[in-house]
Amino acid sequence: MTAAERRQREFAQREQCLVHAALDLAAEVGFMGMSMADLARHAEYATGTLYKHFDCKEDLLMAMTAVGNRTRSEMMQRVAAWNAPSRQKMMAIGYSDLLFVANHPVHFRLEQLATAEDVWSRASESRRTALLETGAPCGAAVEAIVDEAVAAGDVTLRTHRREDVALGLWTMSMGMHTLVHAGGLLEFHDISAPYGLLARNYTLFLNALDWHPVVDPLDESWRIAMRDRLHAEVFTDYAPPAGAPTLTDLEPGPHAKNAR
Amino acid sequence: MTAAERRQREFAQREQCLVHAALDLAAEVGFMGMSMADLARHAEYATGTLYKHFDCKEDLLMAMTAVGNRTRSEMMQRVAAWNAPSRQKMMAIGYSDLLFVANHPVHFRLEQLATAEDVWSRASESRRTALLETGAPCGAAVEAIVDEAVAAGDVTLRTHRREDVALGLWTMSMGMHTLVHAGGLLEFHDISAPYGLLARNYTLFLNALDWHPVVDPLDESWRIAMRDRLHAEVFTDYAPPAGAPTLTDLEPGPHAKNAR
DNA sequence: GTCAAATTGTGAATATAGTTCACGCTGTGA
DNA sequence: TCACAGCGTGAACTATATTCACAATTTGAC
Repeated sequence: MTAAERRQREFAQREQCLVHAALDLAAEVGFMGMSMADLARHAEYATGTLYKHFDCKEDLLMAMTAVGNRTRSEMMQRVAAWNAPSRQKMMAIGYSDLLFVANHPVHFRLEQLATAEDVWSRASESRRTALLETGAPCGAAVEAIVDEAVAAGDVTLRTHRREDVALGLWTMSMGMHTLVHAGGLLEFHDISAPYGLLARNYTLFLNALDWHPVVDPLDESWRIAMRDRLHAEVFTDYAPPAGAPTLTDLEPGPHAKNAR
Repeated sequence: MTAAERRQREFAQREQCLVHAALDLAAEVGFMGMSMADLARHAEYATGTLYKHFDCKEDLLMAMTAVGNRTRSEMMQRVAAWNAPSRQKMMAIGYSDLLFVANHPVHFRLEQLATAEDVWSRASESRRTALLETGAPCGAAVEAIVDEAVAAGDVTLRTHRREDVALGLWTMSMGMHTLVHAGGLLEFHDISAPYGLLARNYTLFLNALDWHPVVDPLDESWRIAMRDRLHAEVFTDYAPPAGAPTLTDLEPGPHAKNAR
């Protein structure tokens, strides 16, 4: 049955090609602006072929979103493996998320669409759980850091669970991304440098948990030093976002360098 | 020109009918599952008539989302006008958001879709700004409370601005709603009682800002008392979410009583 | 090497749903 | 009473997701 196995492998490879072609297209015209026929032409396959892989367009979206999720998971796993004080690692998790979104501007749009119930419910169960699984390592990485901090005595959780701490930070990031990406909303509410604020809120939250060493949320030098060390030791393949001397100025957008 | 004015008024009324018919339909089959022809039939108008009001389906979505936003704004304005200590009012803002989402389960789905860039960008500029404007009173209400707290000496903002504080709480709520509504995601990550956690995170955040009176984030009695007082004095037309002796158990879903 | 069977890819055809538009009706003001 | 303007209509148009009967290709036995 070697032939069959090869076939299967080739099939999986083609799926990757299709998904990446779809990501290319979506980067230009958006997911909704992209038709299955367009994608087929772009990828040089017939429309019918697409449906050998994906039961519906929503399933394709799940697969596209999974690609970004895997990249982010990989970034967070690097942070978890980084040799640094637990609190710094926790901040680095937040930073890695920002770096990811800044370098993969298309991903967040897709993720937002994919997780909207109306879209989510149209995808097949298997694709949905596959997507969820690509995000699991992010949670695991964060929780590993929490455990480490507890073991080192840097923080005491009281009645919090590891998952709860991870979720607290996650909600702040997710919420900020959502608001930043809602076109014109922040300008409307006269907010600038949203991600600088997010970093500060991360700091406030960790301080509130009494996660040592507690730092002054207004002291940016600490964050700048951490960022530089991160890029030197962990994210050597990612350039610090252009024109961002401090986290305060980190804006969303196509800063891609090693993106994709 | 009295006739013309009456015409215009009737036109605006019909738009409200259409939007509410659309909300009814969307509650059953979702926005994506609802076709313009369906809606026309449901509202007893011709499909062409819909397009006298809305340039495209996305514009309709903006109008539908605006309805919920106005309700939420109204709720938050009530909280801002409530006679209570500033910190309690701030917590009440968070609670009103939960109460709103619990009582209007359809709204969040719509909002999520509407603010997804792919959808947002397809709506007309005027509808988009109209939608943004319906959300403005929420921000204003929160900022008024912050101002009040500063004036009363309950909190010192240091370099924070009013908007920044509002945004910090907003991101937590928005992020939590997003994660809660991403089907199966929290179960997957083994999280229960997400909104109880959100309440605790609100408390942590306000503590971190040193907003007086600082309270123990684990003390639920404080929150229960506040909730009961809120329902007695402010949200008399909303029942406390069924089966929720504490905020901890407040789950999303159709707890509607005076909803719509 | 050949061939029948099976598997896979194809793209025209289908179905559905958003959008448009030429027409007729209704209310308006003279 | 009438000509006109504006409005609502729903059939027609267009775009696009999805299907399917067929062609091409691969497979494995002889």
